[in-house]
Amino acid sequence: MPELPEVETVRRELEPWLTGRTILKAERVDAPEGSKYSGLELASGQTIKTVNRRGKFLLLPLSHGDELIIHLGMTGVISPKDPGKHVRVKLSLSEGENPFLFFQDTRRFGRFLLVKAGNYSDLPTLFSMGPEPLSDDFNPGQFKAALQKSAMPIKPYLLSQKPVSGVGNIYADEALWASKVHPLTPAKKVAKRQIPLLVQMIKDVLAASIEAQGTTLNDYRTVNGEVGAYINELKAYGHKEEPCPRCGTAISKIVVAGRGTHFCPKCQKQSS
DNA sequence: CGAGTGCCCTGACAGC
DNA sequence: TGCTGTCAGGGCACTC
Repeated sequence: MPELPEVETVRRELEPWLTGRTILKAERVDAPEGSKYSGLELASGQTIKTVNRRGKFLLLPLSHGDELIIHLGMTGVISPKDPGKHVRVKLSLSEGENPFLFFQDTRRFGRFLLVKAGNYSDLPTLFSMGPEPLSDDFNPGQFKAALQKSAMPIKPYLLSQKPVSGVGNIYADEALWASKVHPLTPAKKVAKRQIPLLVQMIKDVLAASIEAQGTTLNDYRTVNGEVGAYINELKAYGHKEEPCPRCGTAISKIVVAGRGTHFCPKCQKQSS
């Protein structure tokens, strides 16, 4: 499932490919008209200025004042080759290498739409998104203030994208494991001494995963069709009933706010 | 307005 | 073999 490291990996491949290319034609393929693809056709004739990323969203400012927004959802894959099945969007590009871009999205959770540049009012999560985790804007002082605002358990609060952007289910479990914070700890009750550690572990886990081109469980692929190798580095996620790498206790799996949640019941004590 | 719930969607897989 | 049921979850509409 694409989270920040996966989306950043894709962004790094898209940037040299798409920057300066003109979209000759933008079309929906096997995708209904609707808010997930709104205004897409209006990208036709516009030139891609660059490829940015905010949280899990790809942002492509265009020459005529619009911005193409791509979210990979759960199963979104961008490729220069026609994957044959579940293609939702096809872009035809101006002359150069790889003249077509295919957006494949098996489960249709993704988006590929156009807005006025910088106008994210129709995308509430992007609109009120927390700081980029790998920037200096995400630091213990800022994070402490953000945690004070919520009594939600820390895990779903991280998934809300509000205290920090880009963290999804896998990396939330990994960062909480690494910093020994129980996923059900109310955000405002995370121990003060653990806050700088949690900040650092979020940064470390995401940076290490970018190095490995992300985590492939099933569907995620890089633009070049490669899998993400970070799956081999996961300590808690997907390791139900296996020994905790730190203390040997069996990893627990519970459901928190509808999401599978893995943690070590011995290492990760709930603050009170 | 913050918080909680359920929905979208399809493929993989378990069980019979 | 083939059917049915369950699970996976990011973002958002909806509710209180």
